[in-house]
Amino acid sequence: MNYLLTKNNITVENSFKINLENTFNCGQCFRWNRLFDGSFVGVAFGKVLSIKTDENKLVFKKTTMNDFENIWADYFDLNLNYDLIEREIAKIDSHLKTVTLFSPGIRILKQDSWEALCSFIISQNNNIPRIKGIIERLCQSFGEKIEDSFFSFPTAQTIAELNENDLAPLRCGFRSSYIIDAAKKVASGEINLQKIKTLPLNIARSELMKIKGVGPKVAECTLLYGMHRLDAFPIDVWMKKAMQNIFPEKSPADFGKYAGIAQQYIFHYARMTKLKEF
DNA sequence: GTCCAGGATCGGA
DNA sequence: TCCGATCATGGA
Repeated sequence: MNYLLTKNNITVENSFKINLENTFNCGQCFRWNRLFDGSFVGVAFGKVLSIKTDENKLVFKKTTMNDFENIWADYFDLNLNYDLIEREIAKIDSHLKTVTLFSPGIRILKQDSWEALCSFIISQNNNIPRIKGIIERLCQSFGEKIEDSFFSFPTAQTIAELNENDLAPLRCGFRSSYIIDAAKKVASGEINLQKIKTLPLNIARSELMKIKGVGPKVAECTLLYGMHRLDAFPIDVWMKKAMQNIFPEKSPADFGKYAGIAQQYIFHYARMTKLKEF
């Protein structure tokens, strides 16, 4: 992967054809927002980034070469050939081809595992705009100020010191006790996220489900988005409908080692179209 | 007013 | 093991 430093921007050939709009708005992350000029601004790993696509180039703004090499190249998974994977997925089934063509260029962001765990605990029985609001209030209340109105995601150690009343301003309802339990288990090391990353999928899943408020769906999202386990396959209400309507003969195992990526295309298609064609 | 949102927990069959 | 009620909040 070749990159170039020009006028405080870092430019990369978009050879694997990432689509930022589809990547940020497919329900995997909650801290990226689109600006009027078409760029996106967000926070990850305690750093602010502005990013846009310019013809067939990716332009990283508001960052440094050091952060690009140590954080963003990995976060956007720039060394994995998603273009090839997308075409492989499309070959499996004609309906998979349909959903990849509907919103191409999605990639699975390599998010921080604690942030993904906490975010998807908040996501349960909730909608995406409200999830984003709760997470933003969580960061403003307990994260560290980076610059202007940007705050880091609070650490598990910070949240572990709090009680449910402290989380009342978030208005996250019954999920507050789940967040506290997750923070305490992670901060104490009772749940070791770094170790779970390397465990076999079924064992990793059951480890995560030792946390109160973490069931099969949240565990699967943590594995896929926070641990980059690309064979993890979260099934929510939309995925359940999509599997019944579009793929009645198929199971997640039929989608191969990149089933999680296939899942992301299916989910986004289902949510955008509301499955009116099926 | 009712229904729903990237669900999980609990108690009772 | 399975099923339904319930959980807190806000928008449609």
